Amino acid sequence: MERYDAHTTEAKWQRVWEDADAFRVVDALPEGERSEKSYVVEMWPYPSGTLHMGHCLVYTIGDVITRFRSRNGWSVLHPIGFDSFGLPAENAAIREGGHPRETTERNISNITRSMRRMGWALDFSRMISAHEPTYYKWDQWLFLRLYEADLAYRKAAPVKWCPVDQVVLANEQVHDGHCEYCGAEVEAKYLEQWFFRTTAYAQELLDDLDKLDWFHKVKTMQRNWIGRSEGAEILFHVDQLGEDVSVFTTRPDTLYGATFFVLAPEHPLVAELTERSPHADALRDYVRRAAAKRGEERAGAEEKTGVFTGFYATNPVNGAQVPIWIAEYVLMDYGTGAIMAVPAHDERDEEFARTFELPIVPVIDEDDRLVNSAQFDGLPADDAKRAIVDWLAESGRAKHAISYRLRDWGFSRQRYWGCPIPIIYCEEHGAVAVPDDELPVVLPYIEDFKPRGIAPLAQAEDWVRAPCPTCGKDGRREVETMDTFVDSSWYFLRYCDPHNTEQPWRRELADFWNPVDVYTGGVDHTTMHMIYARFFMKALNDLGLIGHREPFVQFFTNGWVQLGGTKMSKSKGNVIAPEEIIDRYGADAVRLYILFIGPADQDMDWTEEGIEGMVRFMRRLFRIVVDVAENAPRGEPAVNALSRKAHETIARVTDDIGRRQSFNTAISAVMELVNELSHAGVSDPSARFAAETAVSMIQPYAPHLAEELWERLGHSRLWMERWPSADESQLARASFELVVQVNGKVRDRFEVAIDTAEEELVALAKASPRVHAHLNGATVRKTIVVPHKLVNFVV
RNA sequence: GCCGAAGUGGCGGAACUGGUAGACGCGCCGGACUCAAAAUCCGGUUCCCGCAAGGGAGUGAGGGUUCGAUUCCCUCCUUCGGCACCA
Repeated sequence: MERYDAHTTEAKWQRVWEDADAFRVVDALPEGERSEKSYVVEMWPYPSGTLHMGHCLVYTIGDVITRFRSRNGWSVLHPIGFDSFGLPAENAAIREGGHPRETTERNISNITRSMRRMGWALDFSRMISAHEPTYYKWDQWLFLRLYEADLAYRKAAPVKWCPVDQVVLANEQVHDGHCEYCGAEVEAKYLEQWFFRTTAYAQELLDDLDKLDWFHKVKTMQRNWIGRSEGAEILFHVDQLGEDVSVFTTRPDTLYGATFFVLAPEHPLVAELTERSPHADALRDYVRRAAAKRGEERAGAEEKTGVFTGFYATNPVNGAQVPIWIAEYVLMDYGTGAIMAVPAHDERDEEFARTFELPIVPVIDEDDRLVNSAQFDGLPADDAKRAIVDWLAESGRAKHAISYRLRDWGFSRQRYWGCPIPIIYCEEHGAVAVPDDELPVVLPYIEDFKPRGIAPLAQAEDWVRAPCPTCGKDGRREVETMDTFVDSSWYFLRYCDPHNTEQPWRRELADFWNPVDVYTGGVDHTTMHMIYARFFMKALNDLGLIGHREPFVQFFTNGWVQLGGTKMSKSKGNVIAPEEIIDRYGADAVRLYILFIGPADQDMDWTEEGIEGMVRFMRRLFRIVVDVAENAPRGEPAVNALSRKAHETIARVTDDIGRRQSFNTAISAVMELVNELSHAGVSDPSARFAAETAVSMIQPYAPHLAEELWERLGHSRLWMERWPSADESQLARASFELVVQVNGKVRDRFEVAIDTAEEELVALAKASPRVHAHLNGATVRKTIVVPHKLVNFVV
């Protein structure tokens, strides 16, 4: 008996597909011939190391969708590329030893070879990589458009600075506030850095989530990340300075309970206060130490700390003079960097008040009504929020305001392996954009690229020196590179026109394919990449560069592949290398099993026994189909149990892949059909139909095996074969199993003709001896009949 | 602390709209083939009582709605994920 040989079969069909250029997508079809488009994208991988199981899962999900949609008449674009710039690739180079360019390109070619072995229907003719000048030229071009539109800007932002080594330190290089290299106390230094104005779209990013077909949990994560809070901005006057200071609060109803006032150590007013304060030395010391701490250190502090400034602010509702403190528990980058402290109704303020023995005045009672609040006493807190702000607004002391947790995206990196920011600094003209016709600004080849604290590009003196585009005098290039998330914010647009040397993309192509219909990737990219890409799409739409405002209609988040209950990782040593599994069992087995373990959006545990079970299924399918091909009669299949099962399978698999995206149950459905076919034997033409159906339905998962069997059944090119549809008339059953319950408990079940009238069903049910025993002569109070399902007697 | 998701056999999971809980697979048990093994095939497999027929219990716990609840509602427990000194 011939046994299925995965290796020769897979190689054979991969060659056939390649020769036929099967997965190249033509997008220049004339108007009338255009079929409905579908754009299927999986997150492009970092080219670090080799292909891993996580990749197998993501790209197989996308591949099943691609092959299914393609056979259903869609024109499907399913491209691939590499996120080859940035920290992951650079760290891989440091780990693997070598220059990032070499390690990156070696990894890309290895991973690409593995991808071809997996049989994924990817259009390799469109392959792009972020580190190629032909790609990052357009990063630079897009940056310049955003810069012109004031959506990219420079501002001073705090970095960790070692005063001894005179370098910027990464967060990880700071230990307990001290420099990793020399041990000196780290300071905060304000350096000019690049930002994208993501906050300009905060509200739209929030609102448009409603339009997207994303998992609930993913939308929730983005909502929390954007973190919209409704409240008010209120002005407190500082008489001694003659200045107003604004605070943001969500609880204006508690204004009468504000007994002190706190500024973040980074607040712009702090410098002036310090200068004029009687406690100047203490203030300076406190601010310096707070600045050196990492955010987590400040957040993790066990006790509240702070220093009194000696100044007072006027509470606008009652004229009370409240002391102004500086404390690190107030953050500069949320709200206004200053708060009114209401210790009676805020835990943090209360803790602070108790530490420094400041007064605590309750202004809301147990019934949620105001007390100690002058004319607002008795008002419900919710009403008071509005009333107090409206009242203060009359004198210009308050306004309703909304605050977001979302911050502008700081995208400059002091690393080597990234896209150069096309800016030249001129003494006279400041930051000047490199003209479009001088793009790309090519990343110079540097031997010593490892992070040192100063940007590695600064060493490339020849490269750094460049004439100012405005005046031609000596200038210096920006030496920081772009965050790799810039590359991934628009790559799905580049796929649509990947070889264009004149533009990042042609509008009609990008508008035709976009938005991405199904985007697959890890949840871990929800709050960064997925926000940035959405921001880019909105900004590019406002700039007239693209016709859409949302990049991803559907976002399918895949689970983690685990081994023994924990996520596979090299450091834990619990990694299964896909290449080895392919060597042993073939790619189809991996593809089938990874989707059969469980729902693809949930974490799954890989087992050796599991994949062996899948291999058994494939061998069984092969054997029975070969038997059918050789022995089953041809002709019109009888309408029998087997042919009906085949039609049911078509209906289920179509629904499972097409609508529910329940990839594991679709495989189960095919297994059921194969089981039934095995039992039914090959004597009837319906066996041929059942076999063809099983092969056709398993094709999106196991394309090599399916193609081979399709050929043996006397056909060709299954990948182009129209996806079948179930024949409704063949799905109709002549009878059904009637379930009879007494008081909701199943007491009997038997076959009944489909058209049996309700009264007759009841009569048949009552006649059953088993039911009779349970009715036990009692009076039937109620009889429920569910057509084609059951009869329930209530006694 | 806030927000979200999930708890079903020995294991992964299925049950889509309130209607037969446990599909499909793994594992295990028994059998066939074989000198034997592997491979393959056949049968069984939620738990408890029973030789069996059959009966009882059962979807994290407790309550509710309903003729009927894994599914809807309330309370609680556990696990996982996100955010977190966000005013």
